[in-house]
Amino acid sequence: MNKILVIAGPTASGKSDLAVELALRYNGEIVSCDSMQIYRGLDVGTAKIRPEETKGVKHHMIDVADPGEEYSVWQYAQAAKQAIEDISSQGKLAVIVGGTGLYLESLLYPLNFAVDKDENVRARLSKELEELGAEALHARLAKADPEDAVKIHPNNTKRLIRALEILELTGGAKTKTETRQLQYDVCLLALDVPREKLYVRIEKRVEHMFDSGLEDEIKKILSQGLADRNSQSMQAIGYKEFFGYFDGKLTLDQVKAEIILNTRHYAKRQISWLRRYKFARWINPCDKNTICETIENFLRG
RNA sequence: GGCGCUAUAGCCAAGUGGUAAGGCAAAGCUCUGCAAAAGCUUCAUUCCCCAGUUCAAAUCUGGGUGGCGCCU
Repeated sequence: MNKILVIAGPTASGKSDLAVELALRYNGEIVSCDSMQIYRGLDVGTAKIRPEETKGVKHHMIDVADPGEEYSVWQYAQAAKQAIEDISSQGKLAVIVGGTGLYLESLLYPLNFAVDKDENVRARLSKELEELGAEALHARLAKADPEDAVKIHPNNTKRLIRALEILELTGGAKTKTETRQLQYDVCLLALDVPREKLYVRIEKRVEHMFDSGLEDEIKKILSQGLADRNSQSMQAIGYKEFFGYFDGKLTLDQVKAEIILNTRHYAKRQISWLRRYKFARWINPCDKNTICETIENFLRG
């Protein structure tokens, strides 16, 4: 099993800089694990690392899609695993960096989807949802796959529909297809920053984005037709909030406040997600000694 | 100084005699094809203070204190 180092943590915890430092020290290359830095042109709003900040360390899985494209975990997992493969085969260390929980999950564990998504089935199911109501559809799921139904709340329509989609296309229960078996020898460092401190950093980061041309970046993407408001990329925090301002419904200050708030919520969810990995080592990003010791033990072991 | 209005959670706020709605924030959580998404849970033994009326008061009465407005 290949060894990988994962630097995870909520947004604004200092992952990127630390990762570059560690990659330099341990002969590594970086594999980004971020659902929005995937997109070309989304730079300041995603706090994407700037070329001069990479210090020559190669970064994979950044700028691999156009802002108008849809991109999915599946595509991510395929490409990222290939990158890890390449890095390892050169005798280098793959350093996974990022905050998108599901993307990380797709690297750590096999992602074996039962079936391809099917837009037609989806469209029909969401129509049924409107007509029959969530309770009815949830009851249908509960009958066929009780185990899965317990995990999905009726109000969570997105996931309810996907579960029914799988059910229809395969005739089998979704839970049967899932396996959880670590695919790499992994050292997972989760950056632990006190909540108060993290929130201050988020605020500063957003301020900085505004000063660095965030508004222009979005206008440019939209005006050049690279993406529209409904694009997946434009649902990112730091982007979608601007629409209200463009429509004259919000002031710039309100947009900023909303971005800060959404980012805070996001950070909470990221922390929640990471806590699921019981083997994660929560570590103070400033504590370089412990970090290096942990990594060296891991590489030796 | 006089008159009127007002006081409910960190914030906004409903409730006008029957045992404290809701929203925001906060905290915790779930997660296998949109995941920076979507969803779930928790959060006032108590309504500014004191006294009174009543079987029963956030709700009524009197007084005090703070805020807002108007008048002199």
